Amino acid sequence: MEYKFREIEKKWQEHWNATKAYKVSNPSTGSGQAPLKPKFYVLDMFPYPSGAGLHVGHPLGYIASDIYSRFKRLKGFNVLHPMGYDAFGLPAEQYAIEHGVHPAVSTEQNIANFRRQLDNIGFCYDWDREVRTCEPGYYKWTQWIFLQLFNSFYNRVTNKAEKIDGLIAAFEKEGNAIHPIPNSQFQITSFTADEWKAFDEKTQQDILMQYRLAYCGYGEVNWCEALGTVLANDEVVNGVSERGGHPVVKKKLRQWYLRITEYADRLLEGLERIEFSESMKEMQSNWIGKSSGAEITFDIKKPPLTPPEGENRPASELHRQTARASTYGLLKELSKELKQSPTEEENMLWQYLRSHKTGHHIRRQHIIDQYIVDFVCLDRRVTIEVDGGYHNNEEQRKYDEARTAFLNELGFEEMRFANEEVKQNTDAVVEKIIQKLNSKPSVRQVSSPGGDLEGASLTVYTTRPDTIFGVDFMVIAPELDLVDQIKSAAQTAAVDEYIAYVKSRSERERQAEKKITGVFTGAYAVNPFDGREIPIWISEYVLAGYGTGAIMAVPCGDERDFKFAKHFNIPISNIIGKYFNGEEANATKDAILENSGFLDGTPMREAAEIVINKLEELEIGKRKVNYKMRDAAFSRQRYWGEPFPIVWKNGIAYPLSEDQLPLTLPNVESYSPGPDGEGPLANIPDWINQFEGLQVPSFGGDLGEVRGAALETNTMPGYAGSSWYFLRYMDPHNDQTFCDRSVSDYWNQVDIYIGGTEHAVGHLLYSRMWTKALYDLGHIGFDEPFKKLVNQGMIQGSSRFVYRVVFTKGDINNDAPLFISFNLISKFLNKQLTVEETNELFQIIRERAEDYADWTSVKNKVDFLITPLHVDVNIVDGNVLDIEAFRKWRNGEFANARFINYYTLSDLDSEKPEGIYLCGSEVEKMSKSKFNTVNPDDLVTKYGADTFRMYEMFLGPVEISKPWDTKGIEGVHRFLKKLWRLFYLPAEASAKEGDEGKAIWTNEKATDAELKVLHKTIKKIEDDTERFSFNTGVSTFMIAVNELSDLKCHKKEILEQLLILLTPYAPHVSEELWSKLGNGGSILDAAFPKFEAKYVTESTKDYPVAINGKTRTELTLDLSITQAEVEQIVLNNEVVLKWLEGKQPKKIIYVKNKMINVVI
RNA sequence: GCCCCGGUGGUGGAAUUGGUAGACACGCAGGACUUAAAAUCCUGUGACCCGCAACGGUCGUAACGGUUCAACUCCGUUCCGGGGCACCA
Repeated sequence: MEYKFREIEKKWQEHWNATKAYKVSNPSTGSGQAPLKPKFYVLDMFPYPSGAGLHVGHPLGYIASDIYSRFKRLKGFNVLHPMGYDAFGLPAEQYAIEHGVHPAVSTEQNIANFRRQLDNIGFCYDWDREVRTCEPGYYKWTQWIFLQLFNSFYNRVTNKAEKIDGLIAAFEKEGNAIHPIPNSQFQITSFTADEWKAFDEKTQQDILMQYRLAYCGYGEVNWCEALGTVLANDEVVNGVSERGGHPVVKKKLRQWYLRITEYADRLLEGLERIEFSESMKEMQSNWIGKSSGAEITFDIKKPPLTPPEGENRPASELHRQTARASTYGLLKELSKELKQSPTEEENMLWQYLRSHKTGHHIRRQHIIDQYIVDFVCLDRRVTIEVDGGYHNNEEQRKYDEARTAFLNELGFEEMRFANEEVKQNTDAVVEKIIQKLNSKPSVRQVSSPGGDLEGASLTVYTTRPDTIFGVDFMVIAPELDLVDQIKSAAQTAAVDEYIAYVKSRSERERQAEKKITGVFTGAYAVNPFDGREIPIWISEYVLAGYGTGAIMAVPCGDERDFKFAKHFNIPISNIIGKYFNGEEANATKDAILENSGFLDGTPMREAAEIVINKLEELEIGKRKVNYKMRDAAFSRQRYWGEPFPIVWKNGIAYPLSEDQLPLTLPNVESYSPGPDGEGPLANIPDWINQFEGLQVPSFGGDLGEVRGAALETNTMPGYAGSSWYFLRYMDPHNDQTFCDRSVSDYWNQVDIYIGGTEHAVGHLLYSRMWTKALYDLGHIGFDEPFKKLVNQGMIQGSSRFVYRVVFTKGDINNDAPLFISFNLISKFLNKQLTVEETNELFQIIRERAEDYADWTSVKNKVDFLITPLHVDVNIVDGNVLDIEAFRKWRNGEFANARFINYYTLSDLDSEKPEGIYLCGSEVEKMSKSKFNTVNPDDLVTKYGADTFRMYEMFLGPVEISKPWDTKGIEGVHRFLKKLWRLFYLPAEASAKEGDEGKAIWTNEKATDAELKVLHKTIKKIEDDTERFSFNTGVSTFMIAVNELSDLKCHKKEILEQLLILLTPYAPHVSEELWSKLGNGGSILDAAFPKFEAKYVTESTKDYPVAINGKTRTELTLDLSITQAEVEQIVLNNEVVLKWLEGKQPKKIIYVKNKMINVVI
């Protein structure tokens, strides 16, 4: 009897379908048997049903999970293994725009095709649990969960999501003292209970919106005016739309967001409790991007009031506000010197004034315009002079007077003390100073934003506060408002020009730019510790959205800062001594600090802590933990997605109530966008206004009528439905709740989740957040959705190329394109052709060119190009092109093609055996456009589902990416045929029996050798399957069948057990032979064979005997043998004696059950 | 640039804990069966050397170095490939 896989597979698929063999019961609704079994949840990543259909890469993970599910079922688990569709999405909408087919229709068709292809492969999904995110019965609960998020806030005190009612109650009781507003930029920062109660509804709701887990805000999107739509980042190329090449600009649109940032720490912490691959965990933690450091506020020094206009100004003008820029460099050095060598009195006074001791921040030897004052409190506009000896002559007095007048003009009040006074009455002097300081208003309080620069400050975030003394410049994001405020007159033009340049660039270009660009603002920040003045630059590499939008640059310790400094000739100071070589930055943390003021001699690792403490003490900075992750944008201006259950009135968002769900998508006639960047739903007034006069719950729970209520016209993004689908599978038909708590308590977490790395940060992070929120709110009992994640590798395509000659000057034989074989191309490129061969090649090519007559020299050879073209891999055998098929390909586009190859250097149509066309090849992504897709349907038709399943697994480890090569599939198919022959004689050998081959299995007792093969196989299959090593599993089956064939074993006792082992991998043939052997019931529920060590234990072992680690011979020894006995035997061994050459071995190493090594 | 993962015959890959490198399969070569082909079966197949052969030897897991009785496996340096982040402070 033949192995008729087509009949067998069809028969059993129908049978399993009819008997509902894959139906899985929940404990409450089940037959009563289910709850007795332990549960196991195996999940495949939610597929989007694309129109392109499956290629061989797609089922890889599905086959792996199918094998694992069936394996667990045989091992006695109640296995949940569902499948469904992430059916909302952009491609269907795009298809609708282009072809006018409703997304629901095309999606339905795609699903049908997808399902047919899946069924072909024989998966064990419980299709009664299928879900589709686009069905109202499903998205009702997506909307419901959205409302849970909308009606919740993140309580930072309890560190979990809680109902917003609790927050409102807290506001009424104590204002927002305990729950400060998460968004520090919001116009209201703190309020009392009374203030809260006094706010009108709009204000209250605006405040609450700042807390909700799902909230509405404004965000920048890629807006394409020509298309009237918002584009994804990858739809924008070089600042224009990918489709059509229309300009794309940044536009602020109202958007919904999920406050995932509140979960940043828990998302990080959770990674430690789940089994994801290291690279996956790392991608997630990189995305979250937690860093700790400090926020430091630098005062900004006033820029020159007038631009420098040359150096030769009359001396009389020297006392005016001039020449400052030109003397600045000099003064800076002087200021430094004065600081380092203070007079005795200055130093005495400084000890009382420093470090905020007066309650005010005092600087010494500070430059104001072109003057250096001894001490200054910039905030209170007071300067303090200690009269030095050289201040006493006439000329000096005039200078001092002018200076006092000038400082007064700038708003400074000058205090002067004689040296004696300071020396003898220090306390009184200090007291006077403090009184004066306290009596003056703070500049910061009186200065209006955007006005006077004095008091303006710059806050940076740094992860390396220990390098504070190495700051040589600042870089701030060009789009910060501060830039306008601080730019100097001289730099205004340059700054504005640069900002215009930055605005013209897309986010992508800006970030991808390798070139160093930037402009000096003309302003300086002041290092709070040493008063050093630090130039402030703007550059596109600093993004406004991260940290404070400003960095302090430490060129000796940061490569990027170093390059920037070099590029713009900014002097670099070295605070890490020998660690910095002047050639490149060194980001070490091991250095002992130098040139670092009070930190000199401190190891860097300790310095950060000291600096942070100091900053906090001086109230000019604070410890800060920062995250790279932003809140997740949760709305799309599209049609094909879940509508938001939100109505707007007077700018207030009112949630629909639960009994108004699902809010269904209306049918639309056009998928084009609505006005003002709104989605297509904005075009349907009937739908938008359906809740006119809606009764909505307002604050105390009273119902209030909302007139003029208009529905939200955005829809939810793709990840809305996929963030919680694993829960719906547990209880897919429940119309009371999204998933009954008792059911989710039973099925609990997904035990094994299989899918590609492309979802590393999107889907996997969002669903983890949703799970945590649902957990916080008490809807489920676990806070991580996926216990273990297995990444499947990509199956890449192996593309084939033909090389066409294309003439730049025209081809006289354009209908008969010329193709050059790959062997000829490569020899030509590698200069391996002889002169004659080269000439012959060009002769052939040139004959075809239109102006051949003009071609008199070889120089003209550049007038043609050799263009590689993708050719369908299915008409190439290995690298050999099927020329006949190629002529028919693409409706005969190449019907008259001519081919030349190296061996013939002429038309391939010659009869020579070398007359074949060789294609080039390359491994690329599998894609229809590259003609390198292989359709699983074709392979299943040719070899059967069992062969296909096993071959996909045999290719290599599931998690490794590898190119597809159909060639090896024969080997797996042969294996199944060989297995079949353990049960049946081949048809020709049993011709007498007619078509039905002769069954040859027997009921004889199995021999020890046969049992050994079986149990060895049981052990290995069990281990390999458990650890997802399916490729070695398949090998093990091959070895077992080879060995049983050699033993001529046809014993039922053995074969039956083997079939059970094989069931997860090749269910159809296993079930067929199982039933042929006369077994009742399905093999799907057979008991997994029990491994018994007694059949495989051996009393002897063939030991490798190595001399100095190199194996030289083998010895069969008893396992119970002792070291002394081994030495005895080894030393008498002929081979060993030969190697010893009469010497004594130094040592003989004997590792039981492993090996023997003789050391000479 | 930084971080992670990987590199083994002509090919996919195996070697699970440091213990016989190359299991299993493809491909290739030779043979059997056949009028022939397909199918099936058998033999060989990392490279090199010696040799009639048996037997044997040398090298070999990207490169170099180290630890060890013993290294694909551990450590260091370098090169190459893939992925992630990308002037992210």
